[in-house]
Amino acid sequence: MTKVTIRHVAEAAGVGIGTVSRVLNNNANVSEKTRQHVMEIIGDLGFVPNAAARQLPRKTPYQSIGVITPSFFEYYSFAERLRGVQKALEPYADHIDLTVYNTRTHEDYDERVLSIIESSVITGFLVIDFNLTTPQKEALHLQGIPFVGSNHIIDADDWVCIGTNNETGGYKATSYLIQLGHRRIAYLGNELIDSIGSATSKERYTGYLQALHDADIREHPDYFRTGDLGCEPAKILALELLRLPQRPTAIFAMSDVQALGCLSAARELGLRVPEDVSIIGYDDLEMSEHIGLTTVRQHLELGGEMSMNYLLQMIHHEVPDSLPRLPELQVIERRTTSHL
Amino acid sequence: MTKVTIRHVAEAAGVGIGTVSRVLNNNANVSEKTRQHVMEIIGDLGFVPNAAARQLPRKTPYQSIGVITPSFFEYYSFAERLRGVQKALEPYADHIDLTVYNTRTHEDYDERVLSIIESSVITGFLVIDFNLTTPQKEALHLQGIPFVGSNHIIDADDWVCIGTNNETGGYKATSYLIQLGHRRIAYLGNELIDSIGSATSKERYTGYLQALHDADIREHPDYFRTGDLGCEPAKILALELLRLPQRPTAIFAMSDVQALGCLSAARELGLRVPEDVSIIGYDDLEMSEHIGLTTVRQHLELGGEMSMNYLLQMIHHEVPDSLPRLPELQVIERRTTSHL
DNA sequence: ATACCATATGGTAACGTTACCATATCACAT
DNA sequence: ATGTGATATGGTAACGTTACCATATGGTAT
Repeated sequence: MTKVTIRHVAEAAGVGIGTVSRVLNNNANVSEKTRQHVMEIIGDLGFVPNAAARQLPRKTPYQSIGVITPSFFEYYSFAERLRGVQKALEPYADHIDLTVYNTRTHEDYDERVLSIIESSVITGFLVIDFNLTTPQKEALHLQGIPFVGSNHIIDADDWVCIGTNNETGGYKATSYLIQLGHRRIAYLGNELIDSIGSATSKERYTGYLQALHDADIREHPDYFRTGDLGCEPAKILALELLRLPQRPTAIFAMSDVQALGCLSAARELGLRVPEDVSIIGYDDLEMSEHIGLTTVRQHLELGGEMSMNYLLQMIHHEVPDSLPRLPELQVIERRTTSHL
Repeated sequence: MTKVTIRHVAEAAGVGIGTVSRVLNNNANVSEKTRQHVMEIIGDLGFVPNAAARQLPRKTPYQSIGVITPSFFEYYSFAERLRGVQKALEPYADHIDLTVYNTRTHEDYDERVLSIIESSVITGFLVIDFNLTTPQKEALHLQGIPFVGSNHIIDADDWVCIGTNNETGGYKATSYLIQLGHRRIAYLGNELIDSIGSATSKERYTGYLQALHDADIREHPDYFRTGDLGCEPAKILALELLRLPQRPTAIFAMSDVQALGCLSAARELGLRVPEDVSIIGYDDLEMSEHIGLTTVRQHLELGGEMSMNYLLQMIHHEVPDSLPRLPELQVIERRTTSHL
């Protein structure tokens, strides 16, 4: 089955290729009779226009901004961050698309991302919760493709990432619990060294450790659990924690989704929240306010918007002198935490 | 600022265009000295390779599947449906991308979608919670671009949509409440005639009315509220309902996100759920199990997966004889509903 | 009939890259 | 010096469409 082109269609229909092109583009100057006939031939031959070839001669080229993200793709926090991304992109929606890549099952994520970059049709990349490797960054620079991270604050001179400091967030969440009188505080999060380049859990855990240390609380190896993202995996981990002979009096979950799993676990064991156990999350998702979850607000939507705006500025060669900054991380006190 | 092409780079660097191309593609047969030099020139001139031109001469063309969706884009249900979409797409992830379009602020959504279709670089479309117009469908047929809906069951011969029957779902939710003894049952959902082509709310409302009718319950105009999607807008509507002189004893929210807003409203008014008011949602999101929300399970993730699989089959000309079917809609009884 | 304008149609020259063949250059063994 | 194989480079022909100019065709007023 060889490729069918516009030329084959023209020949089969007994018309010029210009006419076929006009039919494809809904151009007015085609007689109804010809249009019908050409459409029929298109159907018969199974002609599918070549996308790249269509774009090439056009004045305004097709543009798409790529979003690269690890497994968190399908989670609520991603959806909320994407609200902001979409908002920033709205003024350009008529000629800039959004292409989403994720890397979940690719152990060879390094190669995968490289191939995305190289083969790509992409104007710019937004890198969500993900750290690019040096070869990846070099490839992007080489191709002249601008890219911005959206996640945490980094100290690197080869790329820009807009976000908050996860270590600070972990520190604030933990300090808040300590300040409430808790000393048996567990950490529940994703695997620390994520196989796909996200260090978020590790950073928040580092902040947690620092806060314990500053309060002279010894780290307890039992009070540390990591697993997959999601309510259910977190619930299982939380059940382990809460069944411990000497159970923690507070849990710091590194995401609101996981905190919800903790709530669910406590309920299953007949423990009251916050009387028997305090739970703090991280993200401040839309749902969290309505659940009454104490959490660390990190302005996901705003962060997405700011990152995308910065990327758009890079694309238009209008990068501001100073990096935009998100508001300070802040513990939002609600109903899942209380004094010991 | 005229366009910089590979030719300008070659000239400025004093090399052939072949060499520049080799540098861009990381081809081995370029001396380190030349590579350095060319890269420098690329930087100086601000050369950005043209994506379409790169694709055109390549053997395996770039492919992308487009997802069209209305405002619900950034909501949890979309994220969950996308899990399934992503899952189905995984085997093809190395050469098929996912491009997401949404139509939120476009009152002229008709034109917008048409222009997406026409200008597009898209291999196939997944149409989520959205009804295409006749011109849109014709344009797709004309371009030979396959498309599948993912939302509800339809009875149309010009396209396929995989999903469940929203009317049935609305009926089941409402009947369930009636069966618990409720008669003052409110409906809370999105605007009925969505300006962007989604009839979901209307369909579920129709099922609601039918259930009331079958149980000889008269529809009460006060017990009907619609607004924007999201927890907060739903909360405001729910506050109105629950402050009514004769408040409803049960609320059917057409999505779990909105049901969560109802929960939050009840709490704010000091009403106990389910003792003072029963609340049922729709979707069965991952969070709903952990919140304990009674809801209608519609298998969002599986639906996304099945739709995408069907689309992939269309693209590969391997359409099955019969349409795949989702499991029956089912009320999942949890802790937010009880006997009157 | 003739001139004229609007509408239809044909066909070639781009579009900016990669593929590929031809050729130059280089290091090294003879 | 000369030959040889590996490596590096140059340049032209695609790739499949759209843009656009040239030209045909048809209808209408003179």
